Amino acid sequence: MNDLLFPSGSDEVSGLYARVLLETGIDAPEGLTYAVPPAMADLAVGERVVAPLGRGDRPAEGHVVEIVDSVDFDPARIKVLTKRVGVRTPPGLVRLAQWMAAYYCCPVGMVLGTMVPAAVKKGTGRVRRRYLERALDAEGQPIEPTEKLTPTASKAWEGLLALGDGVFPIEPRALVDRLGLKSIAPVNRLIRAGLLNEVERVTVRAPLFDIPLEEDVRPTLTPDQASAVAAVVRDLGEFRPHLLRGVTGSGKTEVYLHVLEAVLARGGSAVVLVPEISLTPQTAGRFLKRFQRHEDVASDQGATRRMTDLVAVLHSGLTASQRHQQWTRLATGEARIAIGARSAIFAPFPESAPLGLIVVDEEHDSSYKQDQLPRYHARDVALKRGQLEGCPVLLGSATPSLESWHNARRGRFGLIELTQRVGGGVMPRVEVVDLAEERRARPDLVRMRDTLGPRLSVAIGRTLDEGGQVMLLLNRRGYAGYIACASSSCGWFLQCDQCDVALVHHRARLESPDGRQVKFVQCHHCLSRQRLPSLCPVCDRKLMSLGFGTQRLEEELAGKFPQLISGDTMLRLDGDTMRTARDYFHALEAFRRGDVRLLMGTQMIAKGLDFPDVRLIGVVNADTAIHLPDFRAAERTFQLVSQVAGRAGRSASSASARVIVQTMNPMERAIVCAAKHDFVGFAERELEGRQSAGLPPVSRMVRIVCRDEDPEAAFGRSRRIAESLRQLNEAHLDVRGPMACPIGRIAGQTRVSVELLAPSAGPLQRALTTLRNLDVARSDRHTAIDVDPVSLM
DNA sequence: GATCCATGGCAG
DNA sequence: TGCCATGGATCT
Repeated sequence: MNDLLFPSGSDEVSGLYARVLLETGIDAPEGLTYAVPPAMADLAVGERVVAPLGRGDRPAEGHVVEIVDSVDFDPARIKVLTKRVGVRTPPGLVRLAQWMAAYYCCPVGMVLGTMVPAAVKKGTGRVRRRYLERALDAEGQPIEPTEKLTPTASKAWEGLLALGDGVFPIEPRALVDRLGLKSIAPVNRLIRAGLLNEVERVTVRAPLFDIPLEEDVRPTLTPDQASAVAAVVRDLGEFRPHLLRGVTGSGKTEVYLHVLEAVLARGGSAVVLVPEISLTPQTAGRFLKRFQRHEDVASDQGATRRMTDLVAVLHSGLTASQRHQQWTRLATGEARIAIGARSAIFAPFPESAPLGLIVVDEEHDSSYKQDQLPRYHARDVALKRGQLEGCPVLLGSATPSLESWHNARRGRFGLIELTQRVGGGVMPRVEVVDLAEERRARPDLVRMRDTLGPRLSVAIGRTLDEGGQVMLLLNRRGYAGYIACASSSCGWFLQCDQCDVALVHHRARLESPDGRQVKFVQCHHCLSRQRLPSLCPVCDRKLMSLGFGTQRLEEELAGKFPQLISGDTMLRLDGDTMRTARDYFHALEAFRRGDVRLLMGTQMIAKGLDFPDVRLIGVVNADTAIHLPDFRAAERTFQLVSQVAGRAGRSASSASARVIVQTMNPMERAIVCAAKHDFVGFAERELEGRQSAGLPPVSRMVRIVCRDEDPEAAFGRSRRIAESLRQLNEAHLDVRGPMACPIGRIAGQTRVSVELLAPSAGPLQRALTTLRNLDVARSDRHTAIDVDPVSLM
């Protein structure tokens, strides 16, 4: 209508201004003010727009966060918005972005930018369809012709009235056919006369993706599960965090499913977060199947019965158009449950189906923390979103993070525990094998270069002979840990020339002209590769490979067990063999079918996978993470060993499954407790240690890392930051550093860190805000501000 | 984050 | 003098 009253070219202005947060690094929390052109007078908060920026008025995309009718900025300098693009971000998400920007110390526009998937912004797969509707006047009555129509248009109009209002909306071509017209001209005339409106219906086309629908067995809930469900359902409609600690196999997923049903019954929507790697087609299929609905749909052919499902899946294996489609299904309310990894916490829901629950499965998983800007933690963002939108947040894990455990113990989270496995399964007995002791006792059986001790070797052989399946965990990629000179007096070892780390020895085919097997080394931090030198460059002696990775384990297994054929009956799952999500899904499917007898790999194999026929689980080296200079090293080790051990004996048929953990540190608490399935014992002792060291979760931490090619510049910047922090004189603020990072140089950049600790988040937030206002510490190329850091390397 | 612009080192 | 690399300010 506006277009008709104010034809294009009019100088009229809307008198409205929009505050826009551009998706660039501009750190202006209030946004920039732009004039709203008349054609966009109905612009709403949350819409994405294109605005002219800078001298060349280059187009920049951003979100509208406020509509105002006056400006506090030189009106002469205000520019006019170019156009609107894409979809509208719900107000709840805009508020969430504002909180994230303040909390994680990064530009708001950038946060809003990451909330909308790139495929949605680009509109991949979008198809526009034009439909026609009868134009309505201000009172909502159909408009009648006021001027004389041409004969053909008049005839078309009468035919149209005869068809009745039931035909609308209709595509122009279809209308031409229904009216029996020879051309589209009369219809166009009716449009120009203002009798018909063109409306655009936008849909997203995408290839179907093949998610197998699991047989939906709806088990009766155990009393524990039922009370867990009741505890969360009781709180629906208000913000309340719950920690669900359930041992592996205790049926946490069934609890989620039941609470989700209650949420849907109340007309709400929900988010289910899972670690990226564990969102397999099987997991997704279980949710899809449970929430599939038969719907009666009105269509041109009359009422038809159509299957729809209320679940939208968001994971890295989707194509751009599929992701766009899934996202759109959520935004329109067609789907009401979003299941996906980290970024699914930003799933949009319409007002008609408000967010009613957030589930964070495997809440301890470190993949919930984004290691690039904005450095958010999806679990913590979930808690904030739950608070803003007033719904329960259910955090589930067999081995909760100490952060969540601490919160549960303090009464800030409700604590729900499932201590029994469903179906009477028992927790597997875990055998801890002292590798050093084994080597001393049976030197005849163990060659030093072997990674498998006699106990594990024998168990593998026996399990394979008996037709059982084996899973082996070795948390290191590549062939060997590092390359060193064989001479004990030399001490040379191969280092990356850009990073202060040993290069990891990989054995693979490089694209050499002859296609031969060429040995190469790769840096796991800057990904640079170089050929393996044949002799020590210092003393010309032979080189040896120390430490072992998954590649070498594969070689050893193939040598010891001829029945295992790499890539056929034995599969290696690590970052090198699993390039895409599809590779990974195929590998798991082959193992599930039983074609693969032995599955080995990095922690990829430990994540929430459930294979009933696994008789033996081996942790080849439980110590890979234990001595890292990171205060969470023990916690990680405990989680990893527990998660792997929990894979065993999950069904009655595999009650005899064995778990063997090889370690050089059999007395280490993380390993002892994991072997006894004693989370509480581990967590309590670990918390005591954190308490006395003043470390998270008893305190809160912010870490500021300065990077620079020039080491002095990195240290200088860090020193200035540390000094300004100390000058703040903020009580209870503990400033540590500057200190070199554990990996002091990556990709040629020296890295220096300053750590900030405080008993609560308050002083840290105040300190960061002051620093930000003083312009001492802003996230840029040289400075990374990490709030609640997960990795300290 | 991208861009413009002032600054300054330096080859010629 | 002219060239380019670098840092800083600015973006409505």
